[in-house]
Amino acid sequence: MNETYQCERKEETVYYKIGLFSKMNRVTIKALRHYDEIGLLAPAFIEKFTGYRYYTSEQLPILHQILALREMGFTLDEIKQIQGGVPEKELLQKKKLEIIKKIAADTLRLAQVESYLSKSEASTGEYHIILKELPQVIVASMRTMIPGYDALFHVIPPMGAEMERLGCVCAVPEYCFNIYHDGEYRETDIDVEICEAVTEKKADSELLTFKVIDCVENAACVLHKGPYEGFPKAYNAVLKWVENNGYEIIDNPRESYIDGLWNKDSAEDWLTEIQFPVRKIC
Amino acid sequence: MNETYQCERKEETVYYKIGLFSKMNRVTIKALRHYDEIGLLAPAFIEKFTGYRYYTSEQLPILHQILALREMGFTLDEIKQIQGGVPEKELLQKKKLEIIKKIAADTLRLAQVESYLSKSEASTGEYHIILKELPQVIVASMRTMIPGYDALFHVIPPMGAEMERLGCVCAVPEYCFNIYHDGEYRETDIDVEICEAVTEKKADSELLTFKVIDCVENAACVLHKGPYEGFPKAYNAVLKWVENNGYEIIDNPRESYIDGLWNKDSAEDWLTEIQFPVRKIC
DNA sequence: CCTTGACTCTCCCCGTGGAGGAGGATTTAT
DNA sequence: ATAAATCCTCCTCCACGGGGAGAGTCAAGG
Repeated sequence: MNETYQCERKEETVYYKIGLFSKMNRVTIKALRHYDEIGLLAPAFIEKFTGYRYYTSEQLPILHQILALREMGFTLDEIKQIQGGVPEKELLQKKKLEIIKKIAADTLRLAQVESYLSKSEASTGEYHIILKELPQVIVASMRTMIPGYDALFHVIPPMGAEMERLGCVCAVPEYCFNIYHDGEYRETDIDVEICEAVTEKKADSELLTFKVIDCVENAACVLHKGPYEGFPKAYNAVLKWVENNGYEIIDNPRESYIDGLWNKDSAEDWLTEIQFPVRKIC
Repeated sequence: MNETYQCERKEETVYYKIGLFSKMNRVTIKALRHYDEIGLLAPAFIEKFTGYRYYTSEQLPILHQILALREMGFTLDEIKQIQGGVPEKELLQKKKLEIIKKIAADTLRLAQVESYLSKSEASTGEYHIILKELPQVIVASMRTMIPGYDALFHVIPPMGAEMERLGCVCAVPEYCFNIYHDGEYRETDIDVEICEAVTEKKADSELLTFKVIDCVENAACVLHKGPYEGFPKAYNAVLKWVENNGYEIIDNPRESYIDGLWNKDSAEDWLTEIQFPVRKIC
């Protein structure tokens, strides 16, 4: 069909087939069909027999609005709501907050990634820090001063015996951990509290105290695999993470013993989780 | 089943059912099953008859790695690659760039949303700016000085007649636009070039010149519906958008006439697109 | 008039990272 | 023994289309 000259234009409406309409507006054919399907933008006219979609200039403003809103991050559903009469302003405000939140989250993740990058440069330690909640537990606790870490092995057997004598039943999952009450890391004269989660309180004995340890909302945790000599590196990794991700430590760290001498022959298979109660710095 | 006391732990491995394992690590059962399905983290053991999944402490480090990487924004597929031996560092670098790009994009969208908010406060104009490419076109062009905008209607009919005389065929989709060569908006003595896209060049005549107009990579475009008096508001909206979104104008704007006097009786139905060639400020 | 190539149609599967639920089997506790 | 909790598989769903199959349509050239 020959085109009309400008001076001869008639009042007839021009119909565009989907391909042309898509090229005119930098939008894919698939998208146009999708918008038709979900009732966001129907063509001006659909031929019954062929099913061809025909668009006119009347669709242009609507399409432009859709594209503009989509670019701003609105979902098609939200765009539909706006067209349905929901005030644009409210949704814009909401979207604004949403984007701000997303940027904040991404900034945090960026910090995490960078922290991992710098860490893997500094030490090949493959530590993965995760944040989790520590549940409230009832524990049998024994707080004592020990001359060094080796002494731990000497104090634990009597504790187990005492628990058995009192009829303690361990909680499930098993949760046995030490809390170090010294403000800092030290190798001698350590003030340690050994805790084992149990199902119910018993009467305190000379050796054991029973108490409820509150739930900790957020703890930065790292699993350490291997012998205990490697702990300092794991501690370091957590501390660095806490620093890099805008948290602060709000309580003494725990060492939770998962696998050890008692069930794994090779020290390489021992598994310990270090847990630091933390709080986000606002 | 009664629990064992600490001092009585045997070398048997402890198996956790999925629910317990999920509670221990703040991960949903659904997610664990999903990881099993996609081969990311298989349980230590699956009972043949019941299909129950049993996990051990051996799964812990893997799970922690998954959770840590997921938190950083890695997709499960990427995590799988890392476990498959792809060096973590590369992916971390890549992810870092990705996040930076995402933050940049979000920041831009935030600016857009805010620009819309401020605009809708200032003027109720419902303009939707979109970015698109303007294709390369062959045009019949007539550049002239006119005393005012009303004069446009007097110069266009002769132009159409001349095009017909030269045997011009209009391009499809039709693309008829004015370029304003004045550096600024003015109401009198306007230097305007009227262009109409055609399928091929003809010999220049006294009135008409034929030329190729290059493709414009990015143009900020806005549709204006209604009579031409409303143009300034539309121009304003584009200019504001360009300013707010970190673009700069790199060429004269075009007014593309879509619907007008020639095919719509009511001026309220007239449709014009204003197109500003722009470039992103780096 | 016929062919060719460009367009269009509908229908179905794919991906992300699981969430939600149905329906049925198993285990644990009372 | 029975009830409650837990587990299983299988299904659908979310947003936004991309990719492709198979078939029908349209315009131009020979």
